[in-house]
Amino acid sequence: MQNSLEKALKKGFKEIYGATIDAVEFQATKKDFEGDITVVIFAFLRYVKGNPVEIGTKLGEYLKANVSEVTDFNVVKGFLNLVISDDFFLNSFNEIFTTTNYGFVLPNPAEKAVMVEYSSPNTNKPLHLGHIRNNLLGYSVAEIIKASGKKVYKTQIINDRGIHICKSMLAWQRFGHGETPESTGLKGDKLVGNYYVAFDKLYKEEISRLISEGKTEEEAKKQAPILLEAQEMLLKWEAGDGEVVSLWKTMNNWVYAGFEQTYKALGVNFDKNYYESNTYLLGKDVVADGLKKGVFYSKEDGSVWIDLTADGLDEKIVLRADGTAVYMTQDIGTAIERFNDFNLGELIYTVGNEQDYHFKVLFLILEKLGFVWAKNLYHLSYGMVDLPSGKMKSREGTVVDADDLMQEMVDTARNISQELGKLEGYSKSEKEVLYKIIGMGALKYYILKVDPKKRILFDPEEAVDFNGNTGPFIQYTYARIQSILRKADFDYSKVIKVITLHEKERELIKQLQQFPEIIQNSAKNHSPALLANYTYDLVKEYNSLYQSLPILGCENENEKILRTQLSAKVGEIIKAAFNLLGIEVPERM
RNA sequence: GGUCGCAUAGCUCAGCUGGAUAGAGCACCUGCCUUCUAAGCAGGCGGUCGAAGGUUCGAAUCCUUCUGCGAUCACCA
Repeated sequence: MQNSLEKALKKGFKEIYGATIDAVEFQATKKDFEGDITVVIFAFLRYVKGNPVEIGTKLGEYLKANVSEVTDFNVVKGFLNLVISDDFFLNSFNEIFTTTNYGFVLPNPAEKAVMVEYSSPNTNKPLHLGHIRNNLLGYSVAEIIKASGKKVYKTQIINDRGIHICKSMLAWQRFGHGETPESTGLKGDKLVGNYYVAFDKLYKEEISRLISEGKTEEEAKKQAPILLEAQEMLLKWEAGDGEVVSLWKTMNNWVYAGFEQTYKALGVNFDKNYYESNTYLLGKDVVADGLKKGVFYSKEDGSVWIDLTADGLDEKIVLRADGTAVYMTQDIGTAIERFNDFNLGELIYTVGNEQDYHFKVLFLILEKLGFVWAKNLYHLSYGMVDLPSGKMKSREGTVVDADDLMQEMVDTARNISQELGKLEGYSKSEKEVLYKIIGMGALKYYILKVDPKKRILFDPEEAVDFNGNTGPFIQYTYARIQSILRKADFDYSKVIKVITLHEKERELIKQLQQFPEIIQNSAKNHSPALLANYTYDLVKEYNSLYQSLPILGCENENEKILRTQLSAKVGEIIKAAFNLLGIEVPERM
């Protein structure tokens, strides 16, 4: 529609004013004004001087006379509002109704793929609330980009080695008495996490003992026997000590089994895992190479640095004096490895905004090293999840465990559903499946509807609220639509002709048409929030229509079919959109 | 102190590339269940878009300065 209007406008403008315009600015007409699409006349003042109202009126008359779909127009200030015929809406709706791809674009095999990294846990403790945001965001962005027409690889780098793992291992050796997930009935990640906590407790005790023996705090922190032992264990691991490596494997496998459960509950998945134990040596040769090229320089002690002061950043170490890799070294190496492993055009890192600086430096280093793809790296940075009581940091002991939180959401869904008592005829297990869909829908939607870069104040009370702009509200609308479709005992698949559309039906059709564009924008902005809020707006609009007009009880056969079709389509779009957000949708609730 | 991010209704958030009278939900008030699911709908109340300048026909949106909050500036990851 816009295209044909633009053409006509250009032609008309030339005929009336003799000037050539290169772009026309359109926008959806605001609800308080009559019309469907608006042309911004102000933009034309560049080409022709004059009164915007006058210009708008002339162009409006021209369009009404020359474009059959334009049935009327009005001009307010510098805005030309055009009324589009019902026929056009009906035709375009018939078109939407019969397409089944919802605006999803299939990937072009010739185009390069996008890799999305997210989750990337440490294997010494369970996942927490912060990981939930990370996982939901990463997964959803990956799905949205996929729907926008690109091949996507989802990945995570598992931080499976290092001093923190050794701490858990050591504590297990010391206090574990051979406990396993099987013997304790604990999830593997929980069990290992408990030993990490046990280590920390002992470590703190030793520190205060040393301080009471006259050491300074700094000395005590470095000399605590348990810490020295952990460091020794790390050296043994690096040397490939059989016993240590075997324990390391065993305990990591417990953790993986635990993570697997959490990921499954969250509904996320990965196409490929990278393990730090395989990648922590990467990047060193690249540093050596960069040293030769003069990108890096070395200090007297042998450590290697990059000077980024010219770019407004600091100096940054890329290799320790003892020749071992730091975080940055590894990230340089893994980025290169990934571009070698896959035919990538873009790499997205889903990592919290406390690492903004790190990624800025990383991307800059890769660019200086001459990798052309460095400009296609993107840090999907998101804000911290705060609790009303304060910051969420594991050290402060205020962590919200991911599994516990999910369970709480499901429990709440169960309580509310039972109160409402709408699920007669459902078996116990069917109900449990439903509670999970609703509880997880509430959690996911609550987190994804917020702009990623903003902090989230996670108020458990509000997250479990199922009214208003929430996942369950949207799921509920979907369920109601399914109920209507079940009861529709007529063929509603036929094409409708000539009918007067209700104002709200036009609105709804316009909104449905936007879906493909929303997917593209969400993908472009790396933001599921756009999609989430769009879905909510759609549902609001639909509910409003649904309330004021009968659907199945409609007298006019054509109207009845149209309204049923509209309902069906809204349902399909909800399902498609929620699918991209990783949220399931119930047939009944 | 340097750098980055955020600031919109009492609270939680939308507001896509600058556009018309800034929108939802929660909370508070008023109505609506014998009719397709009331986890709903309609309406009311509530805003100098952190502050001040600037650019523009037009600024919540762009630029500058300031204020407040957060993050970061490790031979940790």
